[in-house]
Amino acid sequence: MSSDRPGFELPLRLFLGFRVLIDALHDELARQGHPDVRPVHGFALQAIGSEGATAAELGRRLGVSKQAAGKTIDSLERLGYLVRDTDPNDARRKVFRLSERGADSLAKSAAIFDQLRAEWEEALGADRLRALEDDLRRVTPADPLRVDIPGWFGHT
Amino acid sequence: MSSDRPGFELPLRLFLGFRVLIDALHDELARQGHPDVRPVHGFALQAIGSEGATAAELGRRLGVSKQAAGKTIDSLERLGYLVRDTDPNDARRKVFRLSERGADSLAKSAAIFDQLRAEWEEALGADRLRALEDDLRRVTPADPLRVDIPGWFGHT
DNA sequence: CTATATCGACAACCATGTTGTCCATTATAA
DNA sequence: TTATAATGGACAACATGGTTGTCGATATAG
Repeated sequence: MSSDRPGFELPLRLFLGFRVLIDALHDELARQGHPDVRPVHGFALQAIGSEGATAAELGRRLGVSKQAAGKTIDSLERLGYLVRDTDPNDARRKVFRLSERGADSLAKSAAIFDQLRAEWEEALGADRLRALEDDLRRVTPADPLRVDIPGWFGHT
Repeated sequence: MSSDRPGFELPLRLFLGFRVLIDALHDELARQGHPDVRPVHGFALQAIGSEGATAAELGRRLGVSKQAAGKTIDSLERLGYLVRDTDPNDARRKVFRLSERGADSLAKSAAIFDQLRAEWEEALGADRLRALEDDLRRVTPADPLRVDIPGWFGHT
């Protein structure tokens, strides 16, 4: 009893759904004063969070090399979303924390995502959307942040 | 009457779902004799299809520049998934068609995607999965192939 | 016949990954 | 306490996949 639906549409729709939300987020974010932040940056800022992180830590949280995380941190610092700090207990560590601007972008992102979800709720109905989220939870890994974002395309 | 669910989880789950399927596809594809094909390649092969395409055409189908499409075609040709042909009616055009190996990878991909969908059907139930697909169709653009895949991350 | 559009080829550049090496610093074990 | 190991950060070299811009060859429209 196999389905008549081709399997290739499922990944496409999942990706398009992601794309639609992320594009809408960044359009709105740009309108609200953050035109420079890119999806990679958003994930990094989220992963750094209020506690701050070193490049090596961020790399582990994101599932990329510490060098790659370091480059992301560099550009985020250049854009004014992070400020660097030192750890008095460990002279090796260079901790990066969200600047005010960084925290603002994160807060705005959260509000925009909530708004976008509300639009989907409008379109699909609250029950269906909840079911969709529940179903996706069942077929995806638990840890939501360690998404290995930047490496998923290309490469070995 | 807003939902208690945070909006940021939705894009994450959509992406993770995509990731899970694509990773599983390429694991299995590697096992079945295609260890070198990458997600980008899969989309390109799909877009080239049985009719073949030039670099400029592929670029339009995929929503990237003809130069970017040309690079993808180069690597696919190097890997033996495409063969080049000429157009007797237009000396400028260099048409690329699927090699036997290319067609084989596409056929295997389709079978694997069907299998993966069957596994989700097992996990979620046929009704729920159909509902999930229907709902995603309602919130995503119609044209499923022009996915602008490679450009969605980074860049302006 | 001439003007315009398109194709493919290059080059230069950017962003984001990767590995590998190296030194300074910290932690650990003998 | 001291030798060894692990960690953090910097830097270099490289791969991939995107971009724009230019340019000559070929087609097509007027």
